[in-house]
Amino acid sequence: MDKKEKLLQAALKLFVEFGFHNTPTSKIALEAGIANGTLFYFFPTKDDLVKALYLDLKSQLAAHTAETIRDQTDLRAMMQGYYSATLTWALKNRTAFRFMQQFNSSPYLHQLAEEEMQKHIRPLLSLLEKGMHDKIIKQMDVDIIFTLISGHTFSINQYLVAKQLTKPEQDKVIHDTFNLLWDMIT
Amino acid sequence: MDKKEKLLQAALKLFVEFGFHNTPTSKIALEAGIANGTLFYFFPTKDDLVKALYLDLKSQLAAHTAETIRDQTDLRAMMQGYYSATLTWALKNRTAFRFMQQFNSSPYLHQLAEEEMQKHIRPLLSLLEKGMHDKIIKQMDVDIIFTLISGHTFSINQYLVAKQLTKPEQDKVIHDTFNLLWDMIT
DNA sequence: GTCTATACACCGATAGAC
DNA sequence: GTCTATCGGTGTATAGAC
Repeated sequence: MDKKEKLLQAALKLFVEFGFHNTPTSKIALEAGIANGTLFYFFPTKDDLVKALYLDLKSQLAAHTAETIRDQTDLRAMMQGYYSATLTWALKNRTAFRFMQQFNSSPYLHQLAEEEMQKHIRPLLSLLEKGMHDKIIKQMDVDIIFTLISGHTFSINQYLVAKQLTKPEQDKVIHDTFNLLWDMIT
Repeated sequence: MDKKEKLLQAALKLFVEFGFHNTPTSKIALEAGIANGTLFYFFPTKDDLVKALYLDLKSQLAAHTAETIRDQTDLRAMMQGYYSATLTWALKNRTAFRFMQQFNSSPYLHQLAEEEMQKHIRPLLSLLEKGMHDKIIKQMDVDIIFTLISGHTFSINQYLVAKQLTKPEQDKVIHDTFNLLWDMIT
């Protein structure tokens, strides 16, 4: 693993534990086993590091969901793939998901270009539009449907993280709550 | 308005714009029209100010929802009251709601006593348990139902804030999405 | 590319007068 | 209670050697 990767990993761990602030760059470098000044060779400012980390994790998640639904053609199966892929990724990468939440509701978010924000949600939006056109999904503003799905996913993740469930129990929750969601939007 | 109130208000405004960090106490005092040192007379530390602000806003919201559903007896009407009261409060107090989101997904949250966290959600939880006992609400873990309601409310707020809707349009969205929610949990 | 050493600005908190 | 003045600690970022 190269030093850049090490820095991102160290930053993630510390940011989630202490917050963006209360995490000096010196601690990040220390945790990564890298000299203080070297951090600024890879990331010109601390803000750049924070944003790079966010974008990196977002790409990882997107890659994982895309991979999961690759072979699906049916809309319901695709949506379910999206849903469970997101949740299993979130469970496997809890600190990553927590960091993304934290970032999402911070003023940092507005520092990112609109384009970079849209890039990863575009596929899901297209899926919804198609489903609506085919009269499978309720005829509502597609943004409402989208926001409902996000909120649902987000909150079930909170639940799964809070409870200590076995893998089969987790799968059952994911399965059952997807049905609730699907019934709501169709 | 007393100085303490002025400080809370100034802090709210600046925290939402710049984040907890990137908002020095000096700026807060300046915005409140109060001397730097005086801030520490009211709040021993900056953290105390942050936490006090959160608790204060949470109480305001709770008071508003409680007031709204006071005369309701029917479960559905009470739930709808809760839902729309929360959303209208959030729309009227956007910065307040944004701050609470920010706080909720920050490490600060863990510094608050469990008791203080539970205090305001207890009434809603009781309502749900009663509804489940009366077989109105689906027989699931009550925490799932609760988290679903929170997530739903949260995400519809995001939607309402993002879109620029007229009051009647807002009311329609709130009405329609409550029906979706209610159908999902009953 | 990576390190050490350090500049220097900034901020939370205190002291003490009124 | 409120102000002014200030200190000590800390953190981002740079300089410069290797």
